[in-house]
Amino acid sequence: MNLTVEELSLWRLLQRAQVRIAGRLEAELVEAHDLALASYEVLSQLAAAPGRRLRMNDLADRVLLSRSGLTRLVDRLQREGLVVREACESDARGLFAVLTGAGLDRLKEATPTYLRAVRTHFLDALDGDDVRRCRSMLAKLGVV
Amino acid sequence: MNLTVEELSLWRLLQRAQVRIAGRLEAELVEAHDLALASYEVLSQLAAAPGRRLRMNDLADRVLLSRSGLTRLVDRLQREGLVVREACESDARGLFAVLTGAGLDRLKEATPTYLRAVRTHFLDALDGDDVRRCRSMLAKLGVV
DNA sequence: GCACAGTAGATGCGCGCGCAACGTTTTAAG
DNA sequence: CTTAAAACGTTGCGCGCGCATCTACTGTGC
Repeated sequence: MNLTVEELSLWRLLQRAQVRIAGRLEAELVEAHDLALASYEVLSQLAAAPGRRLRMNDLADRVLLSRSGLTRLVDRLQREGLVVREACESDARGLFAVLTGAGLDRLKEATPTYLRAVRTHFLDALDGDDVRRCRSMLAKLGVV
Repeated sequence: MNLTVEELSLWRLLQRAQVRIAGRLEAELVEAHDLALASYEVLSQLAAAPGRRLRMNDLADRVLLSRSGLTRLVDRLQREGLVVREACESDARGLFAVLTGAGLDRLKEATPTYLRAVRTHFLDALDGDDVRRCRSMLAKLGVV
């Protein structure tokens, strides 16, 4: 089966959209809260996790970062007091990244900005049907 | 208007899909042709442009890179002989990035890999309706 | 009990990128 | 013509990331 030009350009357009939206989210978060998008994602994932903690490994997967990348990012967040590392009792190799009170505060501060930006730059352009269709496409793509 | 959890997670899923697909394209291009995705995009854009040349500025926009980022990328491609810089007669500030014969060869070599990867990791999962719907969504998002 | 592969996370290293600043050229205003 | 402002591309700089490697620990098989 051959690719039409339509189909081919679709991937580039998607990439373009993703980069543009991510750039805007990042810009607004940095501007308003001096918080990088990746940092926001970490705080957000931790806040949603039971015990506000996640193994470094799990966390890395969720925020689309390599293990080493996450190590440094958590270093930085820990330096800012937003996160701490705690040993894992059941596995002495493992560490939890744990959200601190300050981290939760910072997250709560930034969340309205994040939500507004996602709405403004992404969801507002779509109707309910688009959202459903998009979800189904993402499911087909295996991102679950 | 409030965001449902469904809607909220949509953006993260989209990001996930984009990162995953781009990663696979890049991996296959590097593996088979020692060519980074960004480099492929540059060669591809140049090949499609009239005279196989594009102003640095235009090119930067098309490949989603900052001006300085493109400067370095073109440096590398030029070092490899895939691209050359040529002065712009009508505007002495401007430079063209021009695809060389070797660059075109390299592009032709890599293109089947690229197309196959885009098909395998993206388009194969979608039907014609998805493609149309996706295009319409991207249009709504203003990526045109 | 002891080796041995596998896993978790940290670290050395290099690379690609963006930002801010710069020199050059063009354009606009007076 | 003169001067100011904007545009084009490059460069210095620092940062965040991934890969490969390392150490420490786990668990499997004998």
